[in-house]
Amino acid sequence: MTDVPDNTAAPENAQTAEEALAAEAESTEQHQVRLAKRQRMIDSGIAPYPVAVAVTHRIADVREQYAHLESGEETDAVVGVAGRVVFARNTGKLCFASLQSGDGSRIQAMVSLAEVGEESLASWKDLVDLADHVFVTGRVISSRRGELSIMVTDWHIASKALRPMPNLHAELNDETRMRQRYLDLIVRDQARQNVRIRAAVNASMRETFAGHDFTELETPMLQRVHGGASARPFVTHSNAFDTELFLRIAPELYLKRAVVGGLERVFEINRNFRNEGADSTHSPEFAMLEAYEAYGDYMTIADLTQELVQNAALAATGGLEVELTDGSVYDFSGEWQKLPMYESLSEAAGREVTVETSLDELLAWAGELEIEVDQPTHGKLVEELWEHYVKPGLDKPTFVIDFPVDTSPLTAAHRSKPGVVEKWDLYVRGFELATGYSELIDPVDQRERFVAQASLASRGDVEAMPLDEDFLTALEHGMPPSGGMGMGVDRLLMAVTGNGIRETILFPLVK
RNA sequence: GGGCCUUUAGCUCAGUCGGUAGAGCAGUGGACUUUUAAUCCAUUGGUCGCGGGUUCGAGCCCCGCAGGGCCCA
Repeated sequence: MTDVPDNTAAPENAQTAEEALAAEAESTEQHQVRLAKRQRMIDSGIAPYPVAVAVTHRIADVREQYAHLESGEETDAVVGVAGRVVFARNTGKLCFASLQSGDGSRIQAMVSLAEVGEESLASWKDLVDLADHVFVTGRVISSRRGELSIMVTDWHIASKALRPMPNLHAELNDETRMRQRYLDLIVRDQARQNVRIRAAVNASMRETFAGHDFTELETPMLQRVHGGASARPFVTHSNAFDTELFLRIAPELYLKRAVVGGLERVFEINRNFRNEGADSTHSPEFAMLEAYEAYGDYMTIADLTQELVQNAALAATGGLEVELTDGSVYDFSGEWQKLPMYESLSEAAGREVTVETSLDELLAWAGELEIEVDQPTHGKLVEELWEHYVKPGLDKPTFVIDFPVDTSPLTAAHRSKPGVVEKWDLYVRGFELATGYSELIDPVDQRERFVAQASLASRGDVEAMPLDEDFLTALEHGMPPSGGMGMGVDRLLMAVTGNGIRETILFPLVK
């Protein structure tokens, strides 16, 4: 970093040098004690933070390789391992420490007077604290009680921790888990698991796409015109262009440009940003998957979506019948049902509803149920009634298909059913996980809908989409008929694990 | 946006009727060569989230603000 932006103020929580010194002066007794040990090491020529340590084995490897040792059995195999001290038990002339590696596996180090001599043993007792990283060399043995151990012949501190670890015998509270995730990762196996599951799900999705010849793209996050969804954007400023820029709310309009250019099967897994509320199911920045398939439609993209989610569940848990964190089991297997919106509403309500049902009738009906809708339209009322009658009963994975046209302005009209559009919402465990369309590719139609949105924006609707002239030009060059879908990756993780959104995001934004 | 709960030692939490701040772990000093959250003896550590108010006296009651959580919209 050599270019220092001239108009970038220091973040509010950044410390000045004076504040940093003041913070040090306010440090706790434990911090002071550890700082003093660090200094003592330096003064006597011992590096508290060596550049490298000569590790020969990972702790998990030693455990696996020597799992067969009987209690008290010793070997001549010499290994060098490093780990964080998570327990320490000193008995005068023999010290025990449990070393933990990043994956959570542990091994016991034994520092004995007979092996290391008086000076080294005294130094261990003096310098080694809980939370320090230490590197030990020694023979692999099993203790009298059968604990796999390293009988240490040589050791040194690999990294001196200046702050104490959280209490290992009590749960860290939720706030500390989020704000200091590194502590959560040190003390809680499930926190480590969550990271691995997320990585496995991401890898699984890329693999599934690769199996269908999709190409992964990375489209702009900084955009001059934000589009592709209805949401309030974050606004920023480019010094170089001296212009306002937006953090993207969706990658859709760029992925479609790519399809116009002949990249027929594309996907992107990346972050979107929406300047809206944050709660247990919404984060201002969230990972989104979008995919477009030329010459496909909403049904082919539904099949792909089912495969993506099923493979993700397999990658996360090893099966399609998934045990969630609350102990319940959810079944992702089989072919998922497709439930047409009007038909399912009619059946659940015991009363026929079609695209012909009048606004007055729907209004009266909603009124009886005390359902209130702002600026009611036929489509809004049908969706509200559907949510009242059908949604609560949705448990199995379900594609809800064929939505009213007036609430889905960016979707192609159904090829045979008048009044509905080729759109689905995927519901899993009762919440909306993904949405898919047969994409609107008529540039004239698209322009009219943008103009309608732009007039909403000019009347103060902060979520309305602005007109994207450059995108319309692209469409005028001809986009092939396509299916498209979008899925929240964080929601997918929630669906296959039962975790809350703040558990699926490693470092969630907190105030 | 509304309602309820919550914020006390490094961590996890108690704190009764309003009467001068407690525990476990961690830390400090000591004992201990097979421990497993080692044990035993001694011991340090507090802006009770922040700001007001009531009171002779507030961690506790009242008002406001901030952080966090849950439920509802």
